Amino acid sequence: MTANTQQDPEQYGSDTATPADLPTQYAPAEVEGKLYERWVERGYFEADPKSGKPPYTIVIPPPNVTGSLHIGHAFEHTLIDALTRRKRMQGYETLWQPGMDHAGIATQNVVERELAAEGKSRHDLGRAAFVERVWQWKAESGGQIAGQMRRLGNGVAWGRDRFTMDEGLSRAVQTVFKRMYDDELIYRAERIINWCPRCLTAISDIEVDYQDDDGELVSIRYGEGEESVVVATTRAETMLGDAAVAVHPDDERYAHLVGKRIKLPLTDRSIPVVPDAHVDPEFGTGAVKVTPAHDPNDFAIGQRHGLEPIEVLDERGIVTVHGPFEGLDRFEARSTIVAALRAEGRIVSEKRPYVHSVGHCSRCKTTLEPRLSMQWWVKVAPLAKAAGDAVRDGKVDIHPQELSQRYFDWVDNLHDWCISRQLWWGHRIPVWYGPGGETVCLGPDEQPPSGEGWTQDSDVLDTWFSSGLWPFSTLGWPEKTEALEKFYPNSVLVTGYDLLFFWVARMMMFGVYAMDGVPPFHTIALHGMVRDEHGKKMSKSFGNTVNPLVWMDAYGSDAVRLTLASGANPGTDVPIGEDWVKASRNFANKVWNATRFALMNGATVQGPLPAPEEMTAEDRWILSRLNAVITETDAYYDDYQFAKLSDTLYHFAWDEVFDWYVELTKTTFQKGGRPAEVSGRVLGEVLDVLLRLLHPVVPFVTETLWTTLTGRESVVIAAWPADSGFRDEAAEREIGTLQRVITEVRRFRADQGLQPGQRVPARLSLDGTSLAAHEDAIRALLRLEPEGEGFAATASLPVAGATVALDLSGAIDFAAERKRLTKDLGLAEKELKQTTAKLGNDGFLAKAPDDVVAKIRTRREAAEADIARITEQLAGLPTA
RNA sequence: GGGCGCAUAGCUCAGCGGUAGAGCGCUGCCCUUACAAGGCAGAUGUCGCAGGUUCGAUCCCUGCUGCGCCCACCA
Repeated sequence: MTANTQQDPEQYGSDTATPADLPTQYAPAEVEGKLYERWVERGYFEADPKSGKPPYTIVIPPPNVTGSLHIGHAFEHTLIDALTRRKRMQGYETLWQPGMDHAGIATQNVVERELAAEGKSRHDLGRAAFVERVWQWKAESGGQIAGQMRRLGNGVAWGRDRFTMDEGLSRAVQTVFKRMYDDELIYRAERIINWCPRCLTAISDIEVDYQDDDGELVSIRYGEGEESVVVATTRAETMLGDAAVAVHPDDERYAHLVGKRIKLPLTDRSIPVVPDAHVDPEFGTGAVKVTPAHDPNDFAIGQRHGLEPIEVLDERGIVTVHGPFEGLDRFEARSTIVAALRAEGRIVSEKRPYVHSVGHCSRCKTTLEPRLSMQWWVKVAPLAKAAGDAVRDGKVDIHPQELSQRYFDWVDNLHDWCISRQLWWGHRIPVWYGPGGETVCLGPDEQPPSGEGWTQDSDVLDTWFSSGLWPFSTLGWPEKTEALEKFYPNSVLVTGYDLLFFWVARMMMFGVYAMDGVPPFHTIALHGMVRDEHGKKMSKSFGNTVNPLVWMDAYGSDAVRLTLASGANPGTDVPIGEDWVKASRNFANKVWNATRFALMNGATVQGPLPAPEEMTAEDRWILSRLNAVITETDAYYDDYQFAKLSDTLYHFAWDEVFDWYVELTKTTFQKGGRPAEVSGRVLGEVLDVLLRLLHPVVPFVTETLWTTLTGRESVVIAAWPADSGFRDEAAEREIGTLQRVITEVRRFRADQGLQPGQRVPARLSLDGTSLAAHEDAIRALLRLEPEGEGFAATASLPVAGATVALDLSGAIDFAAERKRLTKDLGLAEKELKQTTAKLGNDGFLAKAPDDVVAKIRTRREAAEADIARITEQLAGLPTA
């Protein structure tokens, strides 16, 4: 067995830099930018479709070109970058596909707000000029986003950068649209849709945000005398469009009215009373006003009873009915109409506060208006079935698995998807209408029939239509490109759980449809949302949002990345605060200084690793631990446990390598000779591997240190460490004992009030403890002088078979020592009592595993020994 | 109304049948020539409440309370 952990046996170069190249503090700002540009120039991040290596593909969830990136993007990018960097090191042909999303309605709104500030509207510019203006905005925003991604260190294939509205992706959109149109999966129909009176467009069901709003429920009497009925509503203005009153078919209270017509107040119309099972007789009066043109349920009732929808509001929510209310905004109309009804004595119970959930536009928060409208739809059922089955059949894994239930609930209950938007920024619907009412759908490169009078549909597609094609459109589809062949399906999709429906489900549907049933990824890894340091949701209105650039400037990109990765437990939200970023920066600095120290002491990666027989126990111990950590790290990576892997590496590096191994080797280095050479090589090895393990998460500091340490080109293309299988349990036990001895004596010293630097004469009895070889290290770490003339032990500490006798006659505080020993005695007695009780428990002995029983036996023996020892010490202590 | 999840140290969170853990914060001592962005040592918890299973429960089961998220509906 060998302790060599190198995956590739190639020798390192000899031009190892000197520690003089490294300043005493890590200054991220000075290295990060240069390193990134170098990586890009060398083409490390580009993906070669012709490569013989196995592919590893992740497409970026394309950021919206609505401005700049927020901390949530930095989080997502950190995870993706770490995954791809590791796979690249593992020898995969990795593609992190970059790109951005035109984000139809969101971006159009941003530019419209800009125009509004100039006192203009998009109509002042006209469609072509407005779209041109949005392209300008896109260039600006896109540049900012790309800059932020570079700062963060994202290893994306810039050579393959795409945009949802670039030529190729637009062809993909048109190709899919045409194919689905021909397959009758896309159709046009008039339905009640969610209409935003501010954005002036239809939106789909999932773009509706429901909020509880304070409303008022008013009860209104329709009809006269015997033939009257009371209905309740929060939207009195819609009564102008009422087409019926509905009651439950079995409701005897209204049986006499069914089939009759009653007078609609404030109008000269009368409306029928219809029986409909949708009505809940228990709710309110059991009678419902029916407004088919302005309510989805009412529309359904209307269809069942052949009622004509009566539109009373226009696209801006203004009343269009001739009469006293014409021209009023919907909210003005509501109060005005209630007042008018009251004047006529129609309000039978005063309006009362009523909290109910109301749909708002997810983009501009305006209260939505259900509206009857002609729109384009995707027939979702067959696609959703296939998308659901892909997960059910195990072709695609959703991680964490709990979220797959949500996915199924959604794809199994989908309504058809409204894909047309009355916007200007987006992919125009490729349908043309002829002068004689003809309709043709065009594929790419097809022209509308010649002749006068052909016009293209003025609507654009929902932005999620194009992003739904992202996993293959970015690879050149519909062309049969080499990239498509190599990199589809994608290996993993990394995105937030908030996009499960908006984006993930759509990609699944389009993927299985367009790519012959092959779903777009093997694994869907869903992460949570970044929250503030108190776990609160970040929002602009709350003022707790974070610009990642600010922290990157202050603490470095690595610090931001490490903080984000450390918080990433699968599927759960990630709190982040500045103090944590600082702590990560401290870690980067610690790694920096440890490496600096190592280089100053002759740590090297030159030559083969010495044989274990030549090594000290601490050498073998740290290599044993190192290999165990490699395996642990791999397991966490494969399970997307970023917090766990970050934590593991953080503690291994800081606690074990820096605080113990480096400290223990100091004495070896001081003495020099062959043991120092061996430890220098081991330390070089440990750092080499550790830096490679850390690189995917903290790429910059590791690159600087690793290239200095090894003299090689770049850790980006270094081999990912492999567990050599080297383990040395004896060494691990030995060093564990050593640590106990040192900690115990340190505690004693601290309890005695000794200054850390104060040197104390001591006699060490280490025979038979395996610690004999560590005497020098023990003395160095504990500041113990050799026992000189007149040595008189005043304290004797037996630890793990060893005894450390100290002459504290110059410094000791006997009263404090007595107090400490008394306390220890109490603890030991308690321990003895507990363990004795446990071992006297037959049930425990019968069922507990052997190792647990053995552990408790050992504990009892230790407690007995402690009691004896402490009692003896107390007895021997001079009374002050 | 349906579904999912959470309640552990002051804060943010791991752990999940066998003496409670981390980071930050806190206390004390130290500029011990890699690092004060550091070192060493230390304190802090009825593991939400009530039952149950078990030799043993923070961990499993049931109920309760509080909180969060998703979906649907709300005249």
